[in-house]
Amino acid sequence: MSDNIIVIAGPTAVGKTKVSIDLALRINGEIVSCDSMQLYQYMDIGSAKPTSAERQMVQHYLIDEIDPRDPFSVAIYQKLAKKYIFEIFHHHKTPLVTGGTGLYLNSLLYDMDFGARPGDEQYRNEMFDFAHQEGNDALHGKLQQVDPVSANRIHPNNTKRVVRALEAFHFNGTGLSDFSSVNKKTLDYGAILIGLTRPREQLYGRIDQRVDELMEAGLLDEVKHLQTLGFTSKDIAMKGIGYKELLDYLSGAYDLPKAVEQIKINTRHFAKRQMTWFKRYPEMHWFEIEENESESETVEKIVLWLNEKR
RNA sequence: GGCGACAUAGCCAAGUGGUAAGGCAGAGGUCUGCAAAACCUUUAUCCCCCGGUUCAAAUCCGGGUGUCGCCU
Repeated sequence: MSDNIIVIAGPTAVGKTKVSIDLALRINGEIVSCDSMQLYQYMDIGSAKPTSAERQMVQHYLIDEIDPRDPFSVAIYQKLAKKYIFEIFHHHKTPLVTGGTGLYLNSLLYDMDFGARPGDEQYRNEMFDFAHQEGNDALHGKLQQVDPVSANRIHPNNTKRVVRALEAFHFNGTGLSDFSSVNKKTLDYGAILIGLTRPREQLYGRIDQRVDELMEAGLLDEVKHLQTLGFTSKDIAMKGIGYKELLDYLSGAYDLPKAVEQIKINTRHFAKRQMTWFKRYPEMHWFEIEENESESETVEKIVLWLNEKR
């Protein structure tokens, strides 16, 4: 399986970290994280990064590498992750892509081209202002003029996407529609897709428990520390789940128990969205983890399945 | 024990005679440059119970039950 990457996907708190480390040890793999928050520095507790002990057991890439103040995007993720994947191949090991960020995963699985210029802040702000003043429909109308295919795909209220589509046309002259339908798999490597899941009730229970653990581990102090470093609600680091709610608590929007409850709710929402994303991959092979199943049992099943597949 | 207010979905809640707003939670979904983001769809055969008035009642009347408040 030397020219295949192995993907371990699944919702937050399902147990990806432990399973992927176990699996990496079993099959001589190294881990490339596919998580849009764990790759940022400083956000150690809230993003539930693997511990330093865990990272010593297996080489991890794209964890704790990016300063949250620097601009980042899927395009950069794709470039860096592919670089690491090829490095791992050169070491004659197997890249294990682990994480829950669907868009980032797509950038590794499909032939997505981010080569064209991304546009600039000023143009975006102009468009957002326009939407704010003239209304979402007016902005959507602009897109309808230049790129009707994208316009039909994007809901008028989704200003963020409408602006992106307009921007793509404005700076590249071609609409997003020119490459939007591309669903071709990348030719850079093959991919084996493994999805981890649990019964909904149990997953939600684990989420609640994990949020409590993160609080005990000092998430509030981490947020305060980020504040002293100068991060505000505008920075990506403060938009992560667990960060934004505690920031609201610190500004007096609600009390601490309420903030914790809100973190749990938002994490559940997130897990749900992740599931709907991952359910779409037809080649995904799902492993439903049972309540008292240990990581090594899960990994055993996965290894068995991988061997059958070969 | 007396007086008063209230009783609508899992929760908050509008509606005060013409056929049950909205929000949250829940469920389902979209996805090509900040994605833990942004966005979309969906959820009460029925308004605490019984009886009455009316063509028509969540809305008016009587009784009951419950909750809260005040008084003794």
